Amino acid sequence: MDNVTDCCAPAGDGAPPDCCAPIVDEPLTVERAERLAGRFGVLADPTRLRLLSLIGAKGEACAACEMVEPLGVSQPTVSHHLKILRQAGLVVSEKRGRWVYYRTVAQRLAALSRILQA
Amino acid sequence: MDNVTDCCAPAGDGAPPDCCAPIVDEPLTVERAERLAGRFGVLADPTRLRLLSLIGAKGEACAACEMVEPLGVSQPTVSHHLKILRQAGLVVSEKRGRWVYYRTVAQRLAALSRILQA
DNA sequence: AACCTATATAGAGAGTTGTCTATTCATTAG
DNA sequence: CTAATGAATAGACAACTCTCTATATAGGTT
Repeated sequence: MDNVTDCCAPAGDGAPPDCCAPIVDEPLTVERAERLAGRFGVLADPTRLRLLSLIGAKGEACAACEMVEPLGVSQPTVSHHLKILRQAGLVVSEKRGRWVYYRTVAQRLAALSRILQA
Repeated sequence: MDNVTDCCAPAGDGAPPDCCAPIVDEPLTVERAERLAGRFGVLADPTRLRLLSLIGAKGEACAACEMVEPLGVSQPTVSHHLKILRQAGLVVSEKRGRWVYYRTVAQRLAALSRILQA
């Protein structure tokens, strides 16, 4: 069910977390720095960025049928990266017929965007 | 003289590059994906994020005297990471007296922020 | 029910990265 | 000039990551 728990995840208890404050506002704790580094690490791979971009541009894309060929990497590699994007909450997947379709999660990208605001 | 040439660098010839367009707007080329991945890779390390955050929060910080101790890593490690941040254009350095002071470059962070806008 | 076929997992190997110690460089202070 | 000190570099090693091939799983299709 895809891990989406983290800073800036939809806060279940209504409290808007200040954890989305820009990095440069106040010194990061070790824990938060590690968490954020992991999040940016997800974006630190060209293949994942291209997947994200492809899905975002199309609005929706299916794993093998629309992504393997244009990316020029093997099917397991695509699957691997989609899993990482899913676990980071940057995409969600939905199975329809025999294919799995992916969509980006705008809120999650926006959350990261906010963290970098100067 | 710190490498600051890249997408979203101050465009010398006045042409505002569309390269800062959000990732999800249209499929990334291989080249741009690699460039962006490198940029996010700079942010994918807890020590670098803490440095960036520390410098940003203080407005200015000197390498050894203000950063080595609070980060709890060795001086060469700090120097190494500051070099990476400098090469990415995320900080600039200035020598005053016998110390080197660092400041963040708001535009660069903002550029990355924009790229993630959904 | 049997067979496809899309997707996921396992495991391995190559390359990259972060950290350290040791050393060098550079510049200021005395 | 010499000594001291802040900063950068060099080299090594461990840990992580990305990719692949081979294989397993799942669930539509006929």
